[in-house]
Amino acid sequence: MTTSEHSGSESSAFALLYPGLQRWIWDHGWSELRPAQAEAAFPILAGDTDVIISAATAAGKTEAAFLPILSAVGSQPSTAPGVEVLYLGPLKALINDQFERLSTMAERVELPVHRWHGDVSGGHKSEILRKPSGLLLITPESLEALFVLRGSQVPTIFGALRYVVVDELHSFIGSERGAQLQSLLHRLELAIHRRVPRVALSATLGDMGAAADFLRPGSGTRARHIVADDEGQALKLQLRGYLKTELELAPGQPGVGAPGSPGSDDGAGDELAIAADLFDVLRGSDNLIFANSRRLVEIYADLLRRMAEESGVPNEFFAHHGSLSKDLREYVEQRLKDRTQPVNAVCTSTLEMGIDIGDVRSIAQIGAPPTVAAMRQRLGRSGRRGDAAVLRVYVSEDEVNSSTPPPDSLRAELIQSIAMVNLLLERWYEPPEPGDLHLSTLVQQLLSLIAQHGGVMAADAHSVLCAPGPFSGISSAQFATLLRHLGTVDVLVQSVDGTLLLGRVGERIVNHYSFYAAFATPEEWRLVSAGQTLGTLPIDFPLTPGLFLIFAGRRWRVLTVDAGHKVIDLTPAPGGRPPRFIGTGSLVHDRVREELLAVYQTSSTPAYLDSRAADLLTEARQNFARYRLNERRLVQDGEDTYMFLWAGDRIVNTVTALLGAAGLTATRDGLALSVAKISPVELSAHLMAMLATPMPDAVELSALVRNKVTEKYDRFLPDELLEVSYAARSLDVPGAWKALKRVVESTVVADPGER
DNA sequence: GACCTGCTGCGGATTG
Repeated sequence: MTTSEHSGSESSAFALLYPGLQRWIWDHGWSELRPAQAEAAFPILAGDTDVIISAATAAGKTEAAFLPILSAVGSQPSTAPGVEVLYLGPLKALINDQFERLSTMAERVELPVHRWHGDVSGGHKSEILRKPSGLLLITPESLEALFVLRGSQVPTIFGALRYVVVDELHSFIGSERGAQLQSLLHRLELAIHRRVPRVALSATLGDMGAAADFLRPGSGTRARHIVADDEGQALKLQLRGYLKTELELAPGQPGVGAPGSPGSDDGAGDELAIAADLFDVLRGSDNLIFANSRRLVEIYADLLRRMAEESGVPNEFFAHHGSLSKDLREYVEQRLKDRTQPVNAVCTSTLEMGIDIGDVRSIAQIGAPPTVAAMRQRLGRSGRRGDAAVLRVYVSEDEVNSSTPPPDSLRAELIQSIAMVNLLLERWYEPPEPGDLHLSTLVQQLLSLIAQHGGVMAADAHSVLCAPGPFSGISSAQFATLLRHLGTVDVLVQSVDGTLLLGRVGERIVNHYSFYAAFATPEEWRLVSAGQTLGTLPIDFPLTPGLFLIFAGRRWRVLTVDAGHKVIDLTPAPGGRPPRFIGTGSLVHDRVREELLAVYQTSSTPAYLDSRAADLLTEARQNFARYRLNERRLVQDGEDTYMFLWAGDRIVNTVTALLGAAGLTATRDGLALSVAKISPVELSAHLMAMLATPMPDAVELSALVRNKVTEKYDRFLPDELLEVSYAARSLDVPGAWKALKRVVESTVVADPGER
């Protein structure tokens, strides 16, 4: 990305830096600036443009931003009081880490550094408010609280603002929290009547144009984009296959069958075998082991700890996930920073991002990773400068025999892992899903705006938040509908002169500290059968009565859905094998499913598979051929029919809703949708008739979905807007239509006798 | 059947 104007830029950029920071660089033993640091220096010092600095690994992004920012601030000290540089970070732990790193840099330009988040004491906060200055590191939620509680002071606190820095930009894009961040940055510029250059630090993203447009909606094309190069980093990769029933510990390994040992009563054979390999390979160095759920994290951390005990060696394996106490998590983070004692953290996505825990030697991934982007992010945590990044993927699959149904015989998790590695090597990552209107966050920002100013005119609210602002997808008619509805549910009231004020319900919401976060903490649904509570579960696939659901290892049919009380009434469904789920907590993208199909259709075996994984792949391709999935997408299963869409989860969910609207019941089963009580020929005819009618409107389809309230303030949306919002966020009708066309175009053959 | 993130102000008890 270096252009001719910057040739020889390392030395000329260095010369532009503040002398105290040049000494800081020498003190750190750096001989020169890295290319991205040099390249970033010019536009940041000029201060007339937004800048995005991205890299897959650490790569000195923080320094690339702050060496020029602090130079600019240091060489032209502010005459007015107030914060000069505002840094926004997604995690408290990241802010604490950056606070230490940036303090040593900022003292060279005599700039005070402050941090502000939920764990910072009230005393420190009042001190900052008394004399706002220098560099302030804050979370979006704490900035929100400043707007709500000290709205009138915001122009003074930030009156001297010269730069805004957003760290880990990729973690905000596409989410409610991201919409909140955009709105806060916009409201900040309105409050001080100035545009302030934004500098964003980000991981590698699938769509850089979208990232720039996220950073400043509407003007993204003007942002300068700098890629910190990490092409030099090699990747060492292995994918290991396991069978779920096997017990294959080497003789003499701890934990084989002895009473009270890990092998005796708990831990399936494949889990023991995987744990044994992790124990052998990782003990003695720092590594991160990603499992896809808290349950699996606990299982593996426990197995590994017991293996250490049985071998009479100190335990180096610790669990790390969001349900553990702050103390336990910080202990593991501390051990990771301490290079004198090796430690292995078994974790969910908690250690995927941000916190500079120091380099780890390798990454283990148990099961298919949730997304290609997450896999890349995890990989970026390993490999010291110049060393290869090491990734070991462990995948278990069931044994298959002649009576195994198609969805279980295709080795979906293994093939998905291979597909994701292929895409990683192609440098493809999931782009943000378009279309979300973020109406929940619009409600939050509207209430916050009213609190900030003590009341606001409807037209002003619209022009601040919608017209050129972050919620530009909302028409003025929709905004008016929203305001009227918020009035009827006591969230807002309108005074005689037309000013919008908080209503009784609005006051209660805004005055509680939980208001400041834009994202919802997943709500659990209560599952009830015959008046008895079976348990609770967070559910985010579309629910309609008649749908099948798996819970506690049994198959149930949904009778009624009570969205208000989050209760689902179930009745036991006829037996048979419960469908399988290979989901990993986030929606699988279309591109991944297309690549998955391509893996079945090619014949080469990737070199990074171990022999068991290679065998499993061969077997999966044989089964794919046996069911003739190359030419057809409908396969008979007794009275039911499997439908293979080879499309992403958004499309699969939309097809489920479309079939539901047509009176059919479709249940996810591995890579297939199982459509109840219909033959392939009948289903094909059904689909053909459906496809001959006009494509249904996504909003009308969303009216049939019973659990549309998914984001925090969705419950205050009128049905009309809730349907629009759900349709934009969760449905892809054109995509589903195309996928169904491919289904009917594929050969339909009745196969009596074949399952 | 599934990951993570964040949060104010005050009162009162305890300790040095």
